[in-house]
Amino acid sequence: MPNEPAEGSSWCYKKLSKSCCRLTRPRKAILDILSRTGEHYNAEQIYKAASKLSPNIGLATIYRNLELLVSIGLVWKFDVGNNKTMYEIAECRGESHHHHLVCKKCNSIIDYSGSINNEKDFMREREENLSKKYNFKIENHCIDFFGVCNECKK
Amino acid sequence: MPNEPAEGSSWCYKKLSKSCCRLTRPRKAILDILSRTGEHYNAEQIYKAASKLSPNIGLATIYRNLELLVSIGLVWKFDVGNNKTMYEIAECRGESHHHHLVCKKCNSIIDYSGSINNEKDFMREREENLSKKYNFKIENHCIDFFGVCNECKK
DNA sequence: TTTGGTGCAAAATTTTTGCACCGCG
DNA sequence: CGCGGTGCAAAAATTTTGCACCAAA
Repeated sequence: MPNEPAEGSSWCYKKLSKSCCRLTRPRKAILDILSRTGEHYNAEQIYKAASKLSPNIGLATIYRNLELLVSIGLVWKFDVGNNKTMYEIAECRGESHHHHLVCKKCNSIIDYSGSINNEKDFMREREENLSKKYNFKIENHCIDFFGVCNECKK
Repeated sequence: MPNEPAEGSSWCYKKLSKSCCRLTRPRKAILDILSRTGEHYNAEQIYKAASKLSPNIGLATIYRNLELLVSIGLVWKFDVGNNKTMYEIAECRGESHHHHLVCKKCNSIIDYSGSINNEKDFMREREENLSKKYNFKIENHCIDFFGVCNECKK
């Protein structure tokens, strides 16, 4: 079974078909890779990993599908300033991430759970305020902290 | 006087010389452009505007200097997912921005002041928490909200 | 069966690098 | 006047597009 779905990918499949998108081998591969750990990857990394699950897959297909998955809200796209577009699954075990500690020295990224303390409540209230003030429909947010990681401080 | 400094650029000049970087015509141009409005621009936009202040300037010089200015903390670099790296002045009139409402439809970006409500205090506390928890020296942060702007909702 | 989706290759975009020359401190 | 900085051009890296063929529903 070379393409066994990762735990938690199945609801993605459902959302995909709801959006009238076919569940193809490349899409399965991409979703499984991103769901497996909930971590962020760039297109090249996904391409390499996907090649194992879906041989002869093209890099263009990766880009096209990532864009698609982003547009239907299954995948989150971000960039922390080193010109590498990163992708991560929108929700992993009911928890959305998109909160990062980014090291300016080594470019490493630490995901931290947004549930810490009262951040969730704060952001929800914040979103309500801004929505009204700017007449803007807010669907998502990200928070990035930049600095120097433990390793690089040494 | 084809290269008159924008109001508020002068302290940038000082920081530049403190960092042992020469105050050259291209650097002046870049800082003045970014300081003028405090808005974000991509490299191409800065290049075009800078060409007026510093004729024959090269795009490579723009990139090299933006990278330099980012590294010494005068300029802030970010990307909101459309593969266009954006740059904005780190501080404008004592206020740092880096808080954006990003429209997924038209890619427009609204800067909003981070001083609204209690956001500043909240973020400061948040930074302290995370610094300790992850042993990470936090120097800066950004918050982006994604959704649909007023225009695109129509 | 019938579109939507794919792989491949070529093109477009964005960013970086090499190098001789210039000019700021 | 020496070295940091520049402009130019060429290269590298990343992303998008065109098109014939394939395969999910």
